[in-house]
Amino acid sequence: MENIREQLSRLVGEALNKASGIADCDPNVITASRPEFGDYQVDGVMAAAGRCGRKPRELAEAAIAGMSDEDSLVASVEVAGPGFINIRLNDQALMARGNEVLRDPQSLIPADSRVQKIVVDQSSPNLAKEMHVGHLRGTVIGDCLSRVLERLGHEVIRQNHVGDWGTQFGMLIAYMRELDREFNKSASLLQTELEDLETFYRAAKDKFDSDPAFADRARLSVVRLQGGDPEYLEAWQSFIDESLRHCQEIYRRLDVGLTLADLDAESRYNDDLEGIIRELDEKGLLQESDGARCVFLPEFKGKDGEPLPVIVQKSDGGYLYSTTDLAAVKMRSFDFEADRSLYVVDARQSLHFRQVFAVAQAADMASANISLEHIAYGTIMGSDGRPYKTRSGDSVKLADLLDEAVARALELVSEKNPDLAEDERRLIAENIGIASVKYADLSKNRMSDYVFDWSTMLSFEGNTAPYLLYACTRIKSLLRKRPQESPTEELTSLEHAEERALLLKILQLPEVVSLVARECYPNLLCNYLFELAGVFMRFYEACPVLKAEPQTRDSRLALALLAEQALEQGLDLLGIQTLERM
RNA sequence: GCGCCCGUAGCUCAACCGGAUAGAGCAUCGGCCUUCUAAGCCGAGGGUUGCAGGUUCAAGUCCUGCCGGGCGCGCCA
Repeated sequence: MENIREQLSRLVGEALNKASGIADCDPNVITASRPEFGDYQVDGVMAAAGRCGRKPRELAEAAIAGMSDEDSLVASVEVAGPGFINIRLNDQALMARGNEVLRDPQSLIPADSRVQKIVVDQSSPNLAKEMHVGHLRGTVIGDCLSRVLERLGHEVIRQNHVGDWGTQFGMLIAYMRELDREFNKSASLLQTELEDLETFYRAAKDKFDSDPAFADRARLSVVRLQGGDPEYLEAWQSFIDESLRHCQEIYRRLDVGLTLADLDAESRYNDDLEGIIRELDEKGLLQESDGARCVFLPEFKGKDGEPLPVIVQKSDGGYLYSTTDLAAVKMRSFDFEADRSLYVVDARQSLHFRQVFAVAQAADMASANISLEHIAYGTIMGSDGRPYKTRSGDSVKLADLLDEAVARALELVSEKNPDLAEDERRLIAENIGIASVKYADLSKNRMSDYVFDWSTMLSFEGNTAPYLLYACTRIKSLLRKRPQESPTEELTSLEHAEERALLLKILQLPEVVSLVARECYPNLLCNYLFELAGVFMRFYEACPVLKAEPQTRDSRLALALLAEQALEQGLDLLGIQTLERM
């Protein structure tokens, strides 16, 4: 089923095409900016009038006269201002849509008419270290976008492009050998050393920076590793396995859908890199500069207007991030045959991606119709305006961050609802704590930096996860008290403005979801859900449900059921699960 | 120096790819619980959208130039 906006766009668009004589008018239908303008407004008439040289209001009248409305969706239309068309929808049509959703909740968000194959590159931690705050956004935003696209019926290929290769692993292996000169340490002892990967990494790094002889051994280790020495490969694998266990534990806690099957590790491309260089050379794109092999493209200029290189092979023969990414573009284009490839990666890498995409296109490593999109996000800042760090200046481990969120949530739940059993409070706190962190992130415009602030995200007021979860528990509590004899609820009336406003808002969920799928801004969905929760709260305050006359009561229960569906399905797309009580 | 992003209420953020009178939340002040969870609802104050031009019926949104901030720019990822 088309959503309301799509249907109106089609109806008005066709009428506008006919009236203007222009085949491809954009009616530009949006939800009304003010209640007195009705439910939806048409903003595209003025532009169309400009194109065909007619007076906007006159064209608007002509379009209205020629509008067909097979489903009687529209109750009234009027021309307003310089040439807007204000549309008010028919209550019966709204209720019919609502009742359809009651019969089939999944129909609230229908599948896209055009199914695509979409790669979503997400999370992508460096396996040499533990996951830290820097990985939160790419993990959570990537998961949300994957859920949204999957829900619309697209074939989503999640790719976790973990860093599992390169110089730091030489360093780790060399340091492990310091602790256990010939790899003789028992497996369990090694295990304990690796459990705190972060500490291990820092110790190795310190030694690397302070001890030149060790640094040489580290570099040598990289050579042995890349040369395929079985002993070194085994040591490397032990790091990778341990690190992946850490990641999976974080993903499980975050309720993020990434699994080992989604791994797209850098090392996957080891055997392809030589071929990438050869291919660039055959295309005449390769140049040598100071011993490194580079691609120079005219659209990229560096200092003083000099050409800016994309280095694809170091002077020592080693390959780089760019080379691996080119190989990945190729695989996504021609093996996966993806329609879109989304890279949910820090905004600081935008130049890198512009270059990689441009080189891939110049070298025909990207198929002609794949859409390569860098879904960039900003940095999480501390209250000092610097990137979020611990007081001592270290990066904050994601595991610690989640622990603290849950601890703070437990404190608040215990304070607000001391009667609940401790077990239940703990479960609720786990849910709320994690949800708060995720929601605080998803609800911000992904492009901008934001300040990480416990008190606002867990304040349980305003545009936060707790507010939304609370709205859900109110609905669920209401539904639990439904009279036993109540038949299958159905919408039968919309007497109060609050009822109508709630139903309309619920039916707009699919419009927002398709917008998020296109633009990749999860905060649009958060804004919508916050508004939806607000509309529900107002309905809840204004319209008694259980005490109303049976017919009104059942109609309002139907509305509550729909609100529950919209909130639950919307939150699920954010990766947040609802609670029965809190 | 060049490039990308950003500048909106005291604070944190919106504004559906140019639309009508720029919206929320926090904070402040004032109302609403013998009635479905008050983690809530209602109301008030608070703005020259960094500055100056330009494009047009219409600009927070697009263009140009300044001011201020963040990030990036040849062998890390």
